[in-house]
Amino acid sequence: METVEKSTNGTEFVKQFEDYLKSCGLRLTQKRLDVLNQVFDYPGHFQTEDLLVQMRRNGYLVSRPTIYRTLPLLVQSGLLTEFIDAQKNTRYESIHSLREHAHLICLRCNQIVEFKEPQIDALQKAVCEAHDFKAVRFRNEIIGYCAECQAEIEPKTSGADDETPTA
Amino acid sequence: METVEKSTNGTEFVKQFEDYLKSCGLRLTQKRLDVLNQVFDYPGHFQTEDLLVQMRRNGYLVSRPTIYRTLPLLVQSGLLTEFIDAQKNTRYESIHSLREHAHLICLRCNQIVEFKEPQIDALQKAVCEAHDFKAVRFRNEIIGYCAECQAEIEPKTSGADDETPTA
DNA sequence: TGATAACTGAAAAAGACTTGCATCTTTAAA
DNA sequence: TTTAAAGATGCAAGTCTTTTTCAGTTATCA
Repeated sequence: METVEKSTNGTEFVKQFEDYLKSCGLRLTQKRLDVLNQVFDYPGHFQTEDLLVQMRRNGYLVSRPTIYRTLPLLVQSGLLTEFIDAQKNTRYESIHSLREHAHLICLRCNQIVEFKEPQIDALQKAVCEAHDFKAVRFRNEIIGYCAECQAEIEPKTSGADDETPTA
Repeated sequence: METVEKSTNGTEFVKQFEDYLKSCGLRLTQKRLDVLNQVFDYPGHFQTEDLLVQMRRNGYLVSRPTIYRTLPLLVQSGLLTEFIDAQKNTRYESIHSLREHAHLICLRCNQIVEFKEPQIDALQKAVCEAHDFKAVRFRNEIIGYCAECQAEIEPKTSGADDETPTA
């Protein structure tokens, strides 16, 4: 039995998670709390495996399947954001960082830069309304090369590298 | 040796693909042409496996690895668009349908609706410029429930209800 | 023509999840 | 408080998509 000291205990997040679980007839177990905890403790984006490593390092005993089973619950409960990176890996990020934002993902150094563009959010919402579509989440990613990497691959050959989709 | 009659032969697309390949020191082989051909022949979105099936059915002998190796080349050459659906499957679509568009993906019926929002495109480009980021492709997906499915799950509880379109 | 760089497919491997199942826990009823 | 039922968990095994290895084939060019 871990004694969880820092983290989310007693916060609105726990409440939100519990409410969601209850509404599904599921229970708020210690393991699930541990995962919630460590998710919010994680600095920035993470992949499932990253979280597993961090949890092991911090002394939590949670199996891989349990983490894999819990993260989607957190996503559904609205506490976690999920997105897919350029390598098709699922990445997560707890909502306490930013409510809605998108990502610039560098194909070369894998750096992920966040950006927020309220106008895009607004337009996406408008699209949903126009289609009578009820959004659960948005994916807005731009994949390409960051400034540094562009510089390093500068001496490119012919026009083949000028990819930027044209409007 | 197949006699390819309909398709892309001799079109600008072949030219574009060839140019790209050349710029990388690669060759425009018959297999690659076959793939290009069938990609443009495919109605709508497809997954790698779908294309393989279609090609086999149409009498093309191309191995899975070759298809897996060729599709990214087509994406890089700008002839194919790649995106990830709600189940994390990679889907493709040849550019002859729409230059730039995004997707509304229904979690329940898996229906994919396309939409085009030039303003979003413009904003994304602006973001790229602001970050000195060179985009290769954009992902713009809204995941949720289409109008029909919303109606069918109407008796909403606490939003917790139905989920996971069983794989 | 021959050397070199590419290409291809079969088989095996890798990687990221998922599932079956037996074993614990929790919940709520008796 | 005892228990049955519903859930939760971990291990091991399985799936599934995609990639790599490698040996044989083909195209290109000096």
